[in-house]
Amino acid sequence: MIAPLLSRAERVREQVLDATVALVAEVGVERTSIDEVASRSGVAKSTIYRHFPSKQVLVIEAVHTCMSIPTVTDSGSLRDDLISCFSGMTRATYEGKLGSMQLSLMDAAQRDPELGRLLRAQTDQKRRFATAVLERAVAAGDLPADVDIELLVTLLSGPLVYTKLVRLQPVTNELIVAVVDTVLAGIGVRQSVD
Amino acid sequence: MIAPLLSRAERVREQVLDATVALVAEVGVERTSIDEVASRSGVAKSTIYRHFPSKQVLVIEAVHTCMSIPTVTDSGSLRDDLISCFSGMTRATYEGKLGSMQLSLMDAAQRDPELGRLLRAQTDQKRRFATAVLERAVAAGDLPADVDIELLVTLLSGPLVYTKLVRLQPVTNELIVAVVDTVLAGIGVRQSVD
DNA sequence: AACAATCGCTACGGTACCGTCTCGATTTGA
DNA sequence: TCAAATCGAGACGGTACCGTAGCGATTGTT
Repeated sequence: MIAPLLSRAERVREQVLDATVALVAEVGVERTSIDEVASRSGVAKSTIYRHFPSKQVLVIEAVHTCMSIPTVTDSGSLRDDLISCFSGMTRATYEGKLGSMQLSLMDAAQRDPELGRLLRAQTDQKRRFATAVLERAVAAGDLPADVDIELLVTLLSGPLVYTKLVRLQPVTNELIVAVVDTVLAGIGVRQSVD
Repeated sequence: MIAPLLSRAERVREQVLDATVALVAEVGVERTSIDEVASRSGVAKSTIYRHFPSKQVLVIEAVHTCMSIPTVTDSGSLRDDLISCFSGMTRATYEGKLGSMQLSLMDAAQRDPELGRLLRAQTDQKRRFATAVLERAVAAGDLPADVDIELLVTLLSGPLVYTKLVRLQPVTNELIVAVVDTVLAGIGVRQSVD
């Protein structure tokens, strides 16, 4: 064999983590078993335990591999930046496997402090992205200085989370636009009408 | 013994359901076991199975006992009615044991169609309450006839759900007021300013 | 007081899972 | 090429859970 792109150890790790992600997305954290991960990944259970000390750690590392960092745009238009911001965060959070894992992770996080910290960090980071966009608008004079940014982020994020997790419906771009426009109008931001 | 308010069978049922609710609220649906329910309720496991055919049914009936129906006020003020409506629904949904069960139930509902139907009915009912308030406002001319009521309900419910389930923070009355006021302002409803 | 229904207690078979271990086979790197 | 590291396969003890069954004790009814 010549020049493998990944060492065997790396290949094994990846296979195990992939299978774990798929399984958690399918049956949730609680019903995910190491035996099933072994069976699906084609990696022996003993080998899994050579790479990960416990199921808890395995799940957390698997979740880690799904998390991506959205980018923040600066178009000069608050409306466009907010739409872009929440569109990106929705894709990163609620599409793909991570989206299917979300509810189970949130539930498990109630009883697993480590997982709780991970999700809280995820949430806080997303809020910081939106906060940054809004603070930039305040600095630019597009928003009044006394606006409650914390509240604004909740007003913008909430309807999207609710649509995905409670109503189990897709978060469309139309919804994001409607939410952004209504909330901006609610705090008195004049908008260019087509 | 004289004139028991409840027959023994009713007393047993109640004890079992109460213990189930408490246990689900503490450890979630998945980790709730019949043995533990028996131990906590003081009812023998065999007796539990005489009343409920399976754990799934027991959990669903236990959840049922927690669900209360909020009332709808008609004060003539759209703002006040919305605040009252969402305040009541928040109390009914996110306070007490049902609040602690919520995330675990939502997760379990992904893989238990029966539980899924129950939660969906719960969600739909709450949306209908808010929809009724909004439709009344349209009829009274307080809202434009072409307003998207579905979207409005999502805009109002979302931030509250998000605050409770994602941020794990209490849904205060101040938050509800701020959400209602901002959303109403967003669709161009003039408000009396104090 | 007597009888039927219901209960508590306990044990059971069956299953599933965790995390460990052994051992023979395979791979890697020097 | 050859030794060391890593792997797959599978068995293991231990635990927890489900749902059932047997049986003596309690209850409520008549």
